[in-house]
Amino acid sequence: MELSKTFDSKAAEERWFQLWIDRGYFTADPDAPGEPFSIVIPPPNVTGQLHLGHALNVTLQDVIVRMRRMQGFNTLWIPGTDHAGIATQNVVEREIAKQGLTRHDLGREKFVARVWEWKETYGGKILHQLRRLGASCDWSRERFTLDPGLSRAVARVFVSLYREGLIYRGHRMINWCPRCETALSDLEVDHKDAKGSLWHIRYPFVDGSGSISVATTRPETMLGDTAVAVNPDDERYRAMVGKTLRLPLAGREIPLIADAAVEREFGTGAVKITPAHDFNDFEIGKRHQLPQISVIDIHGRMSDQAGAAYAGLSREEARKRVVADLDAQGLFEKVEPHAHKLAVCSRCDTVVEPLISEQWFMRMAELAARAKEAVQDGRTSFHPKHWENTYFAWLDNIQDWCVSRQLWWGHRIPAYWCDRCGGAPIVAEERPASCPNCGNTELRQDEDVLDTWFSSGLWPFSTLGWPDNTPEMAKYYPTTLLVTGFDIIFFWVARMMMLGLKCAGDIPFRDVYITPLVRDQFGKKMTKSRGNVVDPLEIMERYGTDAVRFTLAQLAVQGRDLILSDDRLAASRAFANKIWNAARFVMMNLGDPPKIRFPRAEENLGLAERWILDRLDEAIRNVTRAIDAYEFNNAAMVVYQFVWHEFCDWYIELAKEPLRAGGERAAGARYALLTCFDRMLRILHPFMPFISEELWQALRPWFPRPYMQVRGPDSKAGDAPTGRGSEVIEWRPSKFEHQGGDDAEHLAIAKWPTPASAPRLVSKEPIVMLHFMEVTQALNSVRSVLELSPKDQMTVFIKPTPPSVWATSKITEGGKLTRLSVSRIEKPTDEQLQTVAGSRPRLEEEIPLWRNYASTLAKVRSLTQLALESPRPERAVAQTLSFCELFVVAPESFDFAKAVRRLEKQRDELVSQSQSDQARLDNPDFKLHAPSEEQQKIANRSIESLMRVALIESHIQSLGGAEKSET
RNA sequence: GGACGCAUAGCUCAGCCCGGUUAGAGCACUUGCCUCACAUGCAAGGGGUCCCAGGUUCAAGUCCUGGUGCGUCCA
Repeated sequence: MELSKTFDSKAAEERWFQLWIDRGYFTADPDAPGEPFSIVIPPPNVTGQLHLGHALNVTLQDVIVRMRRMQGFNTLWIPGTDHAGIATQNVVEREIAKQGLTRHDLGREKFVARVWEWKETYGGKILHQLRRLGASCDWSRERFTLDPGLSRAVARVFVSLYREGLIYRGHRMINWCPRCETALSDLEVDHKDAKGSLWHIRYPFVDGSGSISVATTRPETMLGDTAVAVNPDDERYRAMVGKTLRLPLAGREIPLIADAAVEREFGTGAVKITPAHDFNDFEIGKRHQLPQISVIDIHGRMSDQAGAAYAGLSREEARKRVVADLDAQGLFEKVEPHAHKLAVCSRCDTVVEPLISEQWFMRMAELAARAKEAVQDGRTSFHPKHWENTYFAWLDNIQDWCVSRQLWWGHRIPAYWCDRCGGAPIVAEERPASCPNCGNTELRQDEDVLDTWFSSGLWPFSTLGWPDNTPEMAKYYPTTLLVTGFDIIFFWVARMMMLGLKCAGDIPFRDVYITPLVRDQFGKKMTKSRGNVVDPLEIMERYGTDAVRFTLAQLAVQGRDLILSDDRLAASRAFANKIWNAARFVMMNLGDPPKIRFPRAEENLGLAERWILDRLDEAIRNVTRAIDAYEFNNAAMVVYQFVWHEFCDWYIELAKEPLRAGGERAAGARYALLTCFDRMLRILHPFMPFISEELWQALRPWFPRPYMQVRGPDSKAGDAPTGRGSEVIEWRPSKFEHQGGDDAEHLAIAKWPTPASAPRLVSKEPIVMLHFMEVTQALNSVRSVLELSPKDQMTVFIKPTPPSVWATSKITEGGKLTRLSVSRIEKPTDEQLQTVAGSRPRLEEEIPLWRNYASTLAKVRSLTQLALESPRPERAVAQTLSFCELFVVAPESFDFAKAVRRLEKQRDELVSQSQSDQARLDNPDFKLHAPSEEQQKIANRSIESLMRVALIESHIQSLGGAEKSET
């Protein structure tokens, strides 16, 4: 049995995802056992296309959901989409505009039907794209914010908040988008830097006593002015306050008032007050009981109140006309360039117009206070924690939320008006049969729909069937985790917190993980206008989905931007290839799959086998801990390091020797290879679900199965096999099969591994293993210096380093330390001895343990131990380690000058190290304050480097001699 | 205007919360290898005044203060 030479990612992706779905592995069952782990997907816009933000978000959710599922949690991950009011309506409006139609041509009913049609055809495309990413959502529970159930939740919340007085109707100033023709919440307005102008206009006093100059960025609004204001402390104007001005062009008389909100430094210090078209002026107007004159209408055109000369003009046209007319009357003073912020619609970039309008509002103060509390007392926590500041800052400065939108696509407000008696609206979940006041049956439902975020705010519980007491609500609410971007902490996270606490009676989620923002390779935000958007589907096509997922997880550093580059993706693809080939090696060496497979006891395993199994356990511990802590990058690195740099680099190489040797040692190696690979694939699975499943299935015929049905004289179903005379006839299906059973049919539901309770390497074995690795690396390094080909076998001598202490003396020139001289102390004190000898194994004990491994890995022909006092062997290049010295016999042609340069470099590094150590040790304060372990450590290290310096020094000298004798 | 974040190898970033190895990774670069899992690879290397200036400390990339530069959010 052999795997193909390369991994076909596309085939694996198609094969396994469909199978997982068909088997219902991701389908949640609230009645099943297991601690709940629930998560709701941030619902993408139904019009949306998959972008990297989604890909990252979904990958991270999938990583943790898959691990929790394997750990036996009762997992639920709900997918779905958001109806996205303005965005979707805009899409369909553009669509019908191609036929020259507007939504008004169609009428509300037909237009909404048209949007639904569009939604059924193209909407939810993004969910199919999420499937391609491998998202292990419970796809049978897909939800849409306009679904009947979710709509019922919306109506229920609206009605009950209205009855409590938390939702009210108000006549207030709101942000209005003249293009979308709807009100917007504060959050839907962006503030852009703009190069505008500051116009200075003269307003004459009615009494003919001259004029006052006002500065404005919006001259066209002067038609709606009802006052001019100055700061009460402004000496320049104090005497004039209370006088009356004649408003140019309009001819109205308006007062000059004083208000502390006026900045003296702005323009002339006198500002025109237009209470109907400016948020500040609205407030000032209220304080001074000024009339509100709306001169701009909902289409962004000048209204009749602006006067016959201007009515019907656009805001831009009106501005030009007003300035020209003022100029003609000699009232226009000057215009200067002025940088200011322009408020624009976050959807369409149109300049928003502050308008006074009748809208529905949600009272926020109380809800916000409770939402804040829940995070302060830790019922909900943010990861990384610093995002809590952002959350608090917004809640602290919260304004009431304008929830009505003048759109057609969305949840229509459940309020009904009686035009006959004109009374207060009737707010009810169902259309009332008649007006309770006058009995009129011709009730008119409010035209407006709710802000999209109103329904999104209910998402964590409306998707679970709220307001009904469903088993899902009981089992899975509050949800465990929310994974989202920081850009919607206000829009969404905070509102879910407020509404969850208010409506569902508890926090919506315990943890909020804020993902980094995906940027391009130049660190720029990906936007359509920049044209730097990377299509995840395209890179999945090129690199394989597993590689894309792994890359995203690896880059998901806490609280930072995430920069995606082709190099990273290529590295992940190489990683997939590496794993694939490691599997090929394993399979080639396992022999035929056994007919009967029962667990092998971990007895008589070799040093290397026990080492790699220990390392694997460490990796399991670390990856589990990292995912638990939402440190996805660390988790991915742990898997990567283990697979590549421990399993492949070391263990596969180590296994080759026992595999060749055969017998019990080969059996041990096969056991370790198989066991490692099985568990490795399990911890890899959350990151790379497809390749891991593919390989796990390939290796499955070798895996031991703890439960199997056997036919034997006395056996009953479920008996462990005797291994003798039994014949497997069928697997006994484990009752845990779908909840992460160890003998699961597929990796997606296999059990998450747990490390052994104790390490397998005991006593000095870990050090022996470390020494072997150091020796191997040192020999490879020498091989490179000697310019030996990888095929050449080396003749190696090994010698212990002296287990004694060395005294040092400093040689200084001009007060500056130039080098250290080392000499041996013949009678060291006990303390001195202890600093060096430690608990190091004796060379003659440890060499037999790794001789064969080293011979294979470093291509050693012969390894001979030398006595401590032996001279350097003829023509040998030395390499000094902390515990031994290695000598490799050089070929005839070798130029020893190279070896000398290398030794000198090593010596210089050690000298500089020991100098800094010495400096610390010589500092009396160090001895006084530093912890004793630290002092011991530095002392040991210092003595060790000095010892090595002395040894290297002697080699340099003798090599120098060798060079001379040869020339 | 207010607030927050960042600055470490050529590039992209870990490490900093909780001070103590010779500061790491991936990619890129140099050299040698198609060694029977893998050239999407193997082996060996080069490369860092940890932004600047002070301070605290026996000890600072890590903690504190100020500065510079970049970025983001809110008004």
